[in-house]
Amino acid sequence: MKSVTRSLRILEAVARHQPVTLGELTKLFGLPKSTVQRTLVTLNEAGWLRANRRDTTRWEIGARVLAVRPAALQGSSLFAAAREPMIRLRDTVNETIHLSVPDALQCMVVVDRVDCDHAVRTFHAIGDTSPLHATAAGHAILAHLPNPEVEEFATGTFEGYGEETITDPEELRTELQRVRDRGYAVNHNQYLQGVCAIAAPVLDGEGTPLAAVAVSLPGSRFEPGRLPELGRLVAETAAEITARHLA
Amino acid sequence: MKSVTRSLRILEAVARHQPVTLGELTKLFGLPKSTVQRTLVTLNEAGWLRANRRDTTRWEIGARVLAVRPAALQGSSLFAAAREPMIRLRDTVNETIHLSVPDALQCMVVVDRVDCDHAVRTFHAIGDTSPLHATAAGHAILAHLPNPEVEEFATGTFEGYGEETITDPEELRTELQRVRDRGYAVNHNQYLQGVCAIAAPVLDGEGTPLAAVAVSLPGSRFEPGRLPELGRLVAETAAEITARHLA
DNA sequence: AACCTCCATGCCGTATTGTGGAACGCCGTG
DNA sequence: CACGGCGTTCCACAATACGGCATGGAGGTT
Repeated sequence: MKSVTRSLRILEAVARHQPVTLGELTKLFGLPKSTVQRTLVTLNEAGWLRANRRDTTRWEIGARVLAVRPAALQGSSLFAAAREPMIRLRDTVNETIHLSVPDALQCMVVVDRVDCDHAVRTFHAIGDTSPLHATAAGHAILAHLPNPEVEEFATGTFEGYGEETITDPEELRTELQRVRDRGYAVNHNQYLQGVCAIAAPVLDGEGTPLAAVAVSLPGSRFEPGRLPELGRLVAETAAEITARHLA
Repeated sequence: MKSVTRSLRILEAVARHQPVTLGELTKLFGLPKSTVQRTLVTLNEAGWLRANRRDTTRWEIGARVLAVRPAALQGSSLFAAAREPMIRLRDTVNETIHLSVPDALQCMVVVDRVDCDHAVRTFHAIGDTSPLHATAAGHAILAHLPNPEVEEFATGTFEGYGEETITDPEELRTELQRVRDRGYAVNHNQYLQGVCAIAAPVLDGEGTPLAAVAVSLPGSRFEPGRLPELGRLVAETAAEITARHLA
């Protein structure tokens, strides 16, 4: 359904560029004005878009989209359960904390973020995605998945992003075992150069992983000696979120 | 654009009923199976929907929508600015705190929530909507809007939800003046019976209201004597969020 | 086991629906 | 005052989505 696909792409474009004008969108997509215009009006009528209050020729996202929450958030209860432990972790380590969920084992999606106050920090926006095989959050999820699912995942090919990226299925399996042993996953330059992350999984009542909490910091600030302590703190935070979520 | 409108309604239905089957959706809308099916497949390809991992005949919301979510929160900076003051307010009063934004002066949408730990609490999920004229959050917004906009709003008719609901425009105007004088809005049984709320607005640099912070508690726990103190705390929290948001 | 029901999926002729070029009207500018 | 940029509206065309029907499994019942 062409018009539907296009509408959603326009919706996403509005989200990224808001508040945005019709003209800017037509340039962005190279579509006729009338087509984009009709789409915007339709999205507006549905409540997903609205005109900016100051400049009514500019469009922005309506609050309606908040009612549509991914199942991965367990209807926002996961979100709510994670918030305070994440803030506490940030206060303890003063580094940026992320909460990510797997999207159909395709990629990890950043769901929530608590910033540190260093001048130099890592930045991942809410909604950003990253590959499962090359991030700490992804490893934390994979390590706690039932074996058949991991095997199915390991049949795919793994894109490399640098020297550190694990592209060999066998190597990934041993790394996942290490993650299980330690209780947390570590990523240093596997995906984004200069970024280091330590992650642990949030589980549901049956032990399947729902999400991962991660501390993310610039490699320049990472001291290997702090790793065991950071890992322990992240794992504790994840465990606390798991517990709160079940309650 | 019929198909777009329908797709969005289906998307919302999936969000409300997820994980949901094709059959359930067709019954819900009274549409032919193939129509709904095609829509689901399209939404899935766009990444907004996905099949449930356990039961692949059930559909749920995909994580893609999160990319659009922050935009609904004024570029998420408001959201980030509000979070910690809200938690502090909750810690002080031990009641549930809500952050709501107006949706095109149609309704208030709950954007964020921090729970208290009482066994009896009010409950409004993130994404829930409520009428502007019958809630404390709505009054907090309306009270700080430029007069012409309020007048335009006051031309509509106000649905009543109980004896306390303000349905008369003139009465609303005097109530809004009272809100301005006090610095906070109060709602007792205007919308939902047995629920009491105290709210204050978060403003942008030019004084237009962006959102409202509210303390929400069961009427049974509300002591009129505490009102001035609660009102002061809510107003202070809102002011702090305003300040953080500008910084 | 054989039957039956429910459900998701694929197909295809039809006409409904969305398409996009063009013309219009409104501002702000040179 | 004329021009250029922009959002909005119109309309004939045909591409597109519609929905009835048929197919193929998966589960449950007798």
